[in-house]
Amino acid sequence: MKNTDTPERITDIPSQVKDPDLIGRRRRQIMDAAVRLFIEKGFHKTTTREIARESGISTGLLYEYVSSKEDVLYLVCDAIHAEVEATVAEAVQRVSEGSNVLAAMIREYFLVCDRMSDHILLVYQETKALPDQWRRRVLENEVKLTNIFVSTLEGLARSGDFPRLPRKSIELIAHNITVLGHMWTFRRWFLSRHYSIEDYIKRQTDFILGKSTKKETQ
Amino acid sequence: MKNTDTPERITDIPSQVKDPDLIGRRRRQIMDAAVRLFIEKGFHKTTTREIARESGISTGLLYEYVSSKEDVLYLVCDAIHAEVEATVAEAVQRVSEGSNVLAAMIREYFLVCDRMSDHILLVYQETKALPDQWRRRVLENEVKLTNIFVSTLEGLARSGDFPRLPRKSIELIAHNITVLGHMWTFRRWFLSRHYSIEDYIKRQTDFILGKSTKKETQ
DNA sequence: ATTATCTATAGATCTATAGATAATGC
DNA sequence: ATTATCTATAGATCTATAGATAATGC
Repeated sequence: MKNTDTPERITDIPSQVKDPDLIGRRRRQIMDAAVRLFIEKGFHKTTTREIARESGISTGLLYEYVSSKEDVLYLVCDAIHAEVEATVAEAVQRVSEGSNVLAAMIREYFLVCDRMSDHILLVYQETKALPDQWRRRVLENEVKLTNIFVSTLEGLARSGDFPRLPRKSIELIAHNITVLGHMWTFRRWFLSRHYSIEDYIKRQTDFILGKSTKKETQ
Repeated sequence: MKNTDTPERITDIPSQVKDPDLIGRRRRQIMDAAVRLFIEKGFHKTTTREIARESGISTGLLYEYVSSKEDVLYLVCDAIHAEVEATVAEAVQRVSEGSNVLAAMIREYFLVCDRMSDHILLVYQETKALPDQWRRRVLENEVKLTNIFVSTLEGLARSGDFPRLPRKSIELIAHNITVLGHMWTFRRWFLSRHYSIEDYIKRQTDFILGKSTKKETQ
């Protein structure tokens, strides 16, 4: 993950420690260590001892900042989502002036997926291990990301740069774009042998825009 | 899973027990129990004791038929794949005579995904827990399934029912079809609130065929 | 005699906490 | 005095196996 100095998000995870600034720094240490371990060995095979050691703190102290191992996973998933969403939101802004907005947006998003491949894959694989309430939040984050694409597509439809489809079709296409980005993360072991990320982006953009499959004269 | 009486596939998992028929029956018991538990609680939170108990055998006996808990997971993943692939292969045959072959094939495949939702999701979530060699096999199974779609698309391209695209684009579209089926399984919690499976199939078919996104007059 | 099965547990963890110690700020 | 930190471990598992028993087939 980028070492962004994002202001602390609200996480609802209580800490025994009072100093909010310290909480922020320690939790970042913990997340940085944990994300590495989780990617390498998976959540269940990573021990709390390892997380503490890799964070440079004692096991005891770890439990002053979180109340369970699942807390750590939630912190990690939430931070990953925040970074993806922030990057995409920024890219949507930046790109919304040019021509071919949709293609540009797809490109930016897919590049984020490429850069954060391991992290996105981690969320896919370990969300199930979260306690109910947090799993639901992580899943809702996926919807939030998708909704960014929904808005963009609707904007384009209004300005005539995208077909005026029923709301439900637009929504589904937004989901498709999201998931085709994720596909690069969970089929990467295969796809990257045959496609560069730029090649992937190009072909998928054609697919999404219907350029490849629609018969020439209907 | 369907209680198919498929002949025993070769699995390379050794057993202390000699009678091949008995191995087949016991392993089916084990897989049926394990798949339920894994879906409910996940692989890591399921204990070998529980698998044995649910299978109606003792913990000791379990280890006469597999040599580790991971073996059970592999058996399960392999059986799930076999069933999906068999169903799809059968459907491709059955459907290849009619008109609109591609749409029919997508429909059949998506219906399998709907029916085996939990199982397919399980494979997604737990593949990482497998020992290297077996994980690779499970991943290659995903490619095998995709290749069924590649063949179909190439057949259609030859007969003029599908655009003659470069091999690489065809391959990628096959991956897309596979993954958009899987998307129904891992976003089901959201999608099924808004789309029936038939509605999903219809809209996704239009999307894949480029009917929704391609501008009317290019 | 051989094969299949069960019972009981060794051995190896791992999470989370209690209680002791060090650092900080009034 | 209060807050942050560490050390050491209680308590609770869980996997895999050793050794005893039951069933089977010559």
